[in-house]
Amino acid sequence: MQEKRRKILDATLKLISQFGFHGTPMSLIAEQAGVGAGTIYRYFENKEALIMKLFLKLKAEISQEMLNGFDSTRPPEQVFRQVWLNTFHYCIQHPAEMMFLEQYHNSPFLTPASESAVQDMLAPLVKYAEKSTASGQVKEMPFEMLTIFVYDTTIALAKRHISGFLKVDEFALDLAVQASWDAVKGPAA
Amino acid sequence: MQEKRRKILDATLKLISQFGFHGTPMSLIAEQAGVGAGTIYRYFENKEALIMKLFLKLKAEISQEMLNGFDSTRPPEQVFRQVWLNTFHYCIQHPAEMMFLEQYHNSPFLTPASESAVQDMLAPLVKYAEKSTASGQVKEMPFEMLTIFVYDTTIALAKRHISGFLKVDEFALDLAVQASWDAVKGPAA
Amino acid sequence: MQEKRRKILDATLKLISQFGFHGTPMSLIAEQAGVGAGTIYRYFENKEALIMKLFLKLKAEISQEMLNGFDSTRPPEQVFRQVWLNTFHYCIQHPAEMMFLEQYHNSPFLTPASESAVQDMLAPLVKYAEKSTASGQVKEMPFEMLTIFVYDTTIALAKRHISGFLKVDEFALDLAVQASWDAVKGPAA
Amino acid sequence: MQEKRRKILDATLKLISQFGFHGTPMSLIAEQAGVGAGTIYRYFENKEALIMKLFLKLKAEISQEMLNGFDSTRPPEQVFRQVWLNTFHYCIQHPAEMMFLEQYHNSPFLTPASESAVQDMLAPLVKYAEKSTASGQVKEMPFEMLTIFVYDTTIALAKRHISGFLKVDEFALDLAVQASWDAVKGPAA
DNA sequence: TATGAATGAGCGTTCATTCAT
DNA sequence: GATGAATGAACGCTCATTCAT
Repeated sequence: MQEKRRKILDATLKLISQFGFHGTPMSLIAEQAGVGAGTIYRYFENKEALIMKLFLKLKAEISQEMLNGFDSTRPPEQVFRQVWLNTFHYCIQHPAEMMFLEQYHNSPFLTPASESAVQDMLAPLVKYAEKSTASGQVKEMPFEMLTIFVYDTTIALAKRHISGFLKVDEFALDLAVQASWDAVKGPAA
Repeated sequence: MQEKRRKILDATLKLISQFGFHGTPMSLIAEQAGVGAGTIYRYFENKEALIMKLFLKLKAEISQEMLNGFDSTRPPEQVFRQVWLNTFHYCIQHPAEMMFLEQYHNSPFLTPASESAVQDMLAPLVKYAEKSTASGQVKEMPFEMLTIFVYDTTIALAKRHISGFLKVDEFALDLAVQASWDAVKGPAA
Repeated sequence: MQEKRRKILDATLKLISQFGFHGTPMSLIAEQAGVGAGTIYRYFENKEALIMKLFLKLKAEISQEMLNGFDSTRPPEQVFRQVWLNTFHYCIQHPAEMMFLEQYHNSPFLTPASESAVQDMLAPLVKYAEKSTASGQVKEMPFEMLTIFVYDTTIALAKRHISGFLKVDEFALDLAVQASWDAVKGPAA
Repeated sequence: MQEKRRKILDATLKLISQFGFHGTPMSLIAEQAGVGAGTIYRYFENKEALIMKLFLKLKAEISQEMLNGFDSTRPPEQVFRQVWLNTFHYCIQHPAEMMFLEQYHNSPFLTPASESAVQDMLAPLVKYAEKSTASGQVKEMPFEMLTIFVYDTTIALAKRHISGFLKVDEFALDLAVQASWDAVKGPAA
């Protein structure tokens, strides 16, 4: 029954986002998931594998969300804003997911394998970016650099919002998107 | 003798940046530092305090480096570029320090206390930013948002460079700085 | 399975009565009990709790033993002798238990909580003592003082016997009981 | 300078009576005594030796006090009462000393050596007891048994007084001495 | 003689993982 | 499949003792 698997992943997310990888014993995950401690090992090889699987799941989820409503026929600025806002809204509506992802990204758990496994989820975006770059509407820069302004800045803003360091209202949000777009927009835009 | 204290901090940085907080036992730190296990506790209350002290030290160091050559009489774009490049060069020349800082920033170790302890190190920059904002040379945005484009984007680029995902040569670097500046530059610039 | 719990308590008693609280590491208790080191913590919160639980168990045991054959219809002298001898025989037949109890009684482990938890086990004796006091067959003294002559003197004798300082044969025993009774017997006895 | 030696013993007594043998690190003793940690080892071989030396010192002290005003020409009852009261008053005026002695007596530190080293301090009393026994004024019992009623009962009373379990006023004190005397007094008394 | 920084063996405790049921 | 009691390696930390100064 994959119902149990889901409950385990949910419990892991909830606990790790709050207490960190090492503040979250397997026994606590089991308890929170409502399963026996041994049961976890029927679904995941070990703790590290469980965490990596959760990472991949969430990475896929956020990538999916980023692409929500993506339409390659619309102009770059609109696409950019949409992706940007998709990402931002996902983050502030899923703070636990974001915290987990960030924690994982900056931990020694991260392997090239887990990193690259998600790359091609954003394939449509890569293709679209190349086209926009070619047309001069987006600065000519590698996709990996582009993601800084459509992913990292967004995450950075969401973090400041969630931690309370920066109150992000409609106005501030607009400002941030505009700034990010100004960063990447090309001479022809 | 503060020589030992320094060796302990050095060992902690080296090991934690490589193996993470919890992959680095105190005994290993002691060994790497060339001191007895108990000696660490003469200089630091416990593991958590050791890590926080290291964080504060590195945070002060990177803040210092960011402000290197800072001259408030020069125009905003030049100041921006300098700070940006200062930060970037610190990161790629001190990857261990950067990894540690990022790991700490995204961990449950982070407390409001350790966060705020560093805030005023960048005080000159805050003041300068306000002036630049007022003159219209920088977009009117809170300092906390500004830092996204002069700190987070820089770190993001450095990470991609270090992990090998993005080869950052002179040209790419220029591109990234320009993009970041485009993000924050105001109507009067 | 409470079998393991019992084995742990047995091992603790044996080792602590011999080596003292701090001469008895948890690892040794585990080994002696034939369980894993971590297993102890499934049954007892920590070392201190383990020791307190053992204390309470033994205190209940000795109190039970003291009251063995207690019959409030018999005359005070007979009751006194019986209780006294019950106590003495328990001590010399359970030297480990006695050593442990005495060690605990004179240690900083002792808390008012653990002290008072046993008070009412001797309730029948308290009541009987009051009656005997009222009838003049026992000196009019607080129960707490009475216990000196029916508990402390007994323990003192048992200790001297066990340590070999005083050979306590039938004759010596009679002498000691008689002396103790002489201490508390009232004008009407 | 034996001044330091005395300070170390004083500190040891104060701390151990309060926190117990194992709640009292050597470093704390050094601090309380106002000497360096290493200095203790110039006066005492190690912690165990320090504690034993303190025990012997206090044992001598209390023995001295017990014999205070001892006059072998006076009748047994008076001598008994005096020794009893000497002991009691020493205890309630020196609770730290008493607590330490009791803790030591019931610990695995106690060796036959440390026990017997004090025996002959009470030699005059032994002799006097033999005489009193022979004359029938004291029950014919070994000196070791006699001490139960002139030492252990006293300590037991003092403990109850200090811990607050039994309020010992003049009247109660008289009662206790009388009871103890009744225990040992012989047919000719 | 006195010091106190340094040591490292040894402690109490945790928790990822196993396996008999 | 599912369980959770049991495990023991490994951890953070303490403190009696040493020794260079």
